[in-house]
Amino acid sequence: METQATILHADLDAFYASVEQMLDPSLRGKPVAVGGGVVLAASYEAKAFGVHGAMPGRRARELCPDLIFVPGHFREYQRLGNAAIAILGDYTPLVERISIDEAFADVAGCLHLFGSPVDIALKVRERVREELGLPISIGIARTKHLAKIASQVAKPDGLRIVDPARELEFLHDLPVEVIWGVGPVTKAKLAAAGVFKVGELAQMPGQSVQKLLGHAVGDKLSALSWNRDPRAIVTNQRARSAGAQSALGHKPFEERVFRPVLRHLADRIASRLRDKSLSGRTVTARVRFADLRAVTRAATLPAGVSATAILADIAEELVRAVRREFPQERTISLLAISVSHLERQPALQLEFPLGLADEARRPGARRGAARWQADRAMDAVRGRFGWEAIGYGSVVLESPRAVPDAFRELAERDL
DNA sequence: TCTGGGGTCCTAGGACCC
DNA sequence: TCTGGGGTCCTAGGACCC
Repeated sequence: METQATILHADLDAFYASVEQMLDPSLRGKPVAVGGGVVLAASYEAKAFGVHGAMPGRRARELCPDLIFVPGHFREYQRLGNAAIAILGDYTPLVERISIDEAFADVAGCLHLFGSPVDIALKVRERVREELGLPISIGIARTKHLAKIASQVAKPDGLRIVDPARELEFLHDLPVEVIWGVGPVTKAKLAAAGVFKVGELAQMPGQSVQKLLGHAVGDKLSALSWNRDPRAIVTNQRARSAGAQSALGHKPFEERVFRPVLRHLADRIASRLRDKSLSGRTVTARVRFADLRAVTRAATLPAGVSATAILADIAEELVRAVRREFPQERTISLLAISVSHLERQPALQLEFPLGLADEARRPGARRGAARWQADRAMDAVRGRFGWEAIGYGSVVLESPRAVPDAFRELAERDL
């Protein structure tokens, strides 16, 4: 018996920009960009001029002089994204959300209740349009990967089903970059080998594909063409790491610059971890120099950390090591901290082993338990009065942040 | 005035153990 | 004393995604 096409991939179109056009009718049909210094999202009208996310605002204005910048309604994005995914959830419990505006759903178990997958997709599209005022595209296929490709093909504001008997036919003339995991670098490698379409890729011997792209991408491609693509929906993914970063423009690579920034980043990450009773054993610091080359340094500890001060100390030590290693680098453009190897935090932590070399233990440093309790007290104040109500004195940043905090929060994955 | 911020996964090499 | 192989953990860099 042939497997049916029951996997849906639903994807809100140009999500942030569409929300802005929904909220303010005078923006409809016009090129709109959310952001200012940098474009966070662009409407289809703006995309037609070549404007896209992560583009400097100045460049966007050059490409599209009539571009309308709006600051963004980030709380609305969260609410409307949740609402759209909830509509999918009205039809099946098997929903796998992969970002604020995108989710897979398997409707195999509810066809007797709601009709065919196409019936369900039509209903979802209609309801998202009626109830939320937003366009959403849906792809339907036998596997997640194919459904995802189908929704991309369906955009904007469309529906596309891939007949299981005609999958290769569907893929044949599509450009290779529709494949999940094929980005600019892989696309260029394939182009150099004379491969531009999925059909051409399918004709390449498996060995040459692996040699060119490595095992992971090679396996993915052969799974796709041999119809062994996984289709299981995973409803509750836990994050494997938590991080934060800050672009600095151009700043001297000096202690007085990086110390307060690292404390701020550590504060953000550690409070998120504590909120979920998590800690992490591996701390990674990343330093990007003026020319955008970046180096990372990591330390894995015998026990997890979730205290702000300890995380900040470790990150500082790693960044100092980078500075010692690259004495000729005088300017940095970005700092980042990431914590991985996440584990459940014991209810009461008596002491935090620092784990890094003894140099991390400065004379007079407070014990881990004391730091952790101070953090918990601060978390409680923030819970009542807001995040900005209290903080480490040294954490106050003099430079305005490039991106609103509300946007950063949107991007955070549930831990 | 060269590019945001939050993530995932893969690869390759080295240390270390059995 | 020399040699080999496999497994695991860790680090650094990089591609990719939204």
